[in-house]
Amino acid sequence: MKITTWNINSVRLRLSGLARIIKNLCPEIICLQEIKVTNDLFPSKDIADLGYPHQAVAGMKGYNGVAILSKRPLTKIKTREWCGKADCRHIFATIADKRLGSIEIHNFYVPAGGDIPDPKENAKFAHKLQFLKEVAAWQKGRQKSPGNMVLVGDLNIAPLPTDVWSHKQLLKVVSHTPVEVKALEQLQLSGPWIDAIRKKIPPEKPVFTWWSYRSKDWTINNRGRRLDHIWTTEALKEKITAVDIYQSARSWEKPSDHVPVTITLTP
DNA sequence: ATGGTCGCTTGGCGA
Repeated sequence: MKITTWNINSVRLRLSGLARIIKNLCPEIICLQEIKVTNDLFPSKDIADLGYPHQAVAGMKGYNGVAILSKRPLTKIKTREWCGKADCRHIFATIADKRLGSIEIHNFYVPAGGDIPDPKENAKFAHKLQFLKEVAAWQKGRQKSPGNMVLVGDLNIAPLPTDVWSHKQLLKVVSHTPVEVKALEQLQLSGPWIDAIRKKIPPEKPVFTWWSYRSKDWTINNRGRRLDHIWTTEALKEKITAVDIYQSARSWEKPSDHVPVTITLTP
């Protein structure tokens, strides 16, 4: 079973990219972030025609928004609000697989956090830290023995030194500051969750999933960050057989600034 | 040290 996560940065603008990903990877599940559209304007029909009739969507006008697309039925679809905001950053659902069993899939779009890495000066950064804290507390409290779960999304944090193009130069840049990395580690302990990407790609090796639009040619300096993640619970740990970072998607015409990230689970 | 570009929407915010 392949599960793909992609910050699509407007689902309506990038349907051809989505079709291309589907053609090349054919994942069972695709989790999208930043769909930037209300539920009623979500391109359900187009996506059903691409082979994903089962859709869980939490969208709003203009900003944020998450969706889970599936070839097979989704059950127990739920959305959750965090930090008292109805800003469409979390949706989850269950998919049944004969051999793997039921898997609960969480799709997150963590707040980016603004520019100043100080929660007292910057409300957006405070929101980001609070969001991570609330999700961790919730996850800790909800299940005594976590079963098959997968957590994916744009977590907007690059935790390892090799998750950014320059550890030293990004230590004070939001997405790689120690306080955020600690908050992400606390969230990871709440599953506890396994970093599926780093289970397959050694931590010594740089891995990026996002390259800023504010560069004429993203390939010249390769100044990327690994902001998009796939985690699993222990129960699925030994079933992670492959990961894929779809880096070439960054060079497509009208690209998202994020590229798709995929794991394969084998029973 | 600074500015650079997108998307949604039409002035300016968020990333």
